[in-house]
Amino acid sequence: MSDQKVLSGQKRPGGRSARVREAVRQATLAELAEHGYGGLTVENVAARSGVHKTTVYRRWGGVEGLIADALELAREEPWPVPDTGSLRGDLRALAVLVQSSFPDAIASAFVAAAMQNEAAARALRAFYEARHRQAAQIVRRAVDRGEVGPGVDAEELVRLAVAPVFARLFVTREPVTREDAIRAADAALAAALAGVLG
Amino acid sequence: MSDQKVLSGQKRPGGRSARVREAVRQATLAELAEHGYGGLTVENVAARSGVHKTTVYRRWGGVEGLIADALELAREEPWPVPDTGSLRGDLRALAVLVQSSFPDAIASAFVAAAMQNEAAARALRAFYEARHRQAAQIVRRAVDRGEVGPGVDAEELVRLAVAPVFARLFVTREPVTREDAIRAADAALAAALAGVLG
DNA sequence: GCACTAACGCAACTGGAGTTGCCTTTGAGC
DNA sequence: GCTCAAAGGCAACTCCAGTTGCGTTAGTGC
Repeated sequence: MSDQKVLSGQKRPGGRSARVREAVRQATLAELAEHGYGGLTVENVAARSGVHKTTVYRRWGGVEGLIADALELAREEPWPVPDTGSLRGDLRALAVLVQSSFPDAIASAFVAAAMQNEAAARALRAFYEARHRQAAQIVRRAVDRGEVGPGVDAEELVRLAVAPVFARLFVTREPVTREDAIRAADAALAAALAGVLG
Repeated sequence: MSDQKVLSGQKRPGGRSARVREAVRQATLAELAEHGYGGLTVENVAARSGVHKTTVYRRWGGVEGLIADALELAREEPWPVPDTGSLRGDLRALAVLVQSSFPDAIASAFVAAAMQNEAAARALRAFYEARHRQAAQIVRRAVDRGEVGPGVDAEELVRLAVAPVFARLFVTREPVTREDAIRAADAALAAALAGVLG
């Protein structure tokens, strides 16, 4: 069914195929932003991109593949890792970044997609792995400054700082304020200083 | 479209209507357990329950209504609030409970459903509000024992203890071990003892 | 126990997502 | 610049979720 191998191992990466892929990727993101994951259909993506729907079905295999491909695109994009000069400030900025960027329909569409199909789940996991790895430099800088001991698990601290925001946004569905995000970051820092993270 | 008012304000709660509702509720849970949210269709629920699909569409309005109704049912069910004798033990038990119960397809189906439609999201939020309120007694008991100060935000501490588990399970899609859950609980406790939660 | 109507069952219909067979275009290799 | 196969376009089809109009059943109230 799904033949996503084709997406990475193009036999003809040069001309039309590349253009088609780009058009479909952009159309997918636009559709996600407008209608969310539930409203994402191959037909709409095909119409918006100017690519025939048969082609989309053949190369992406359906909605699943579109999401996975768009996620791959998103992962490659750079993002600003906070650098405020202090660990507390960085963690707070990170948590607030997550809190404020997720009303964005695209981001939550990705999470919704991952709940429904395995390909999207794998892609999302890879996405966050990359993010966590990058965000860990916040902690490494703090270690260099002597703010925390070198034994602390950097990525774990990052996860801990943003986890409450994620849980509220996606699981318990509570509204999340900027203050909630800051408190989550502070709690994570307190736990790290208490030695819970190694 | 959706006419869920009918579900609570039955004109004929006595006989057939009640039986139909119960049959559909059970069928919905069974279908969710087997096929998850993505595989939940009105037709299958109708077939399994022995109720005609037209009836299901009219009373529940579609998949959305089925989910919301099933969630209401789940909320009413009692669950065992941990009571190990210490706050640390209770929080750990709580986090492990969440970690171990969520490979359960029904639970994650609810979360998936909430991502896609507003009715399910409202129902899920009410569900977790009830759970958090009940779990808060863990903290109140600890206050009585003098383990933490009376100023600590009880529900917030509960949320903090389970949030990393939720985030891993549903957002970043990482595998979650029992040790991860325990560490999350310990981190929340450390934050509370450090005075971050009020 | 009788009438009345809310609620359920039924079958036929609608619409759109996904599939298939065939033809046309395009770019890679020589 | 010519050839050839991979990739895209097209139209017609299937299939199934969701809808509608109408007939049937069974609680409720008297």
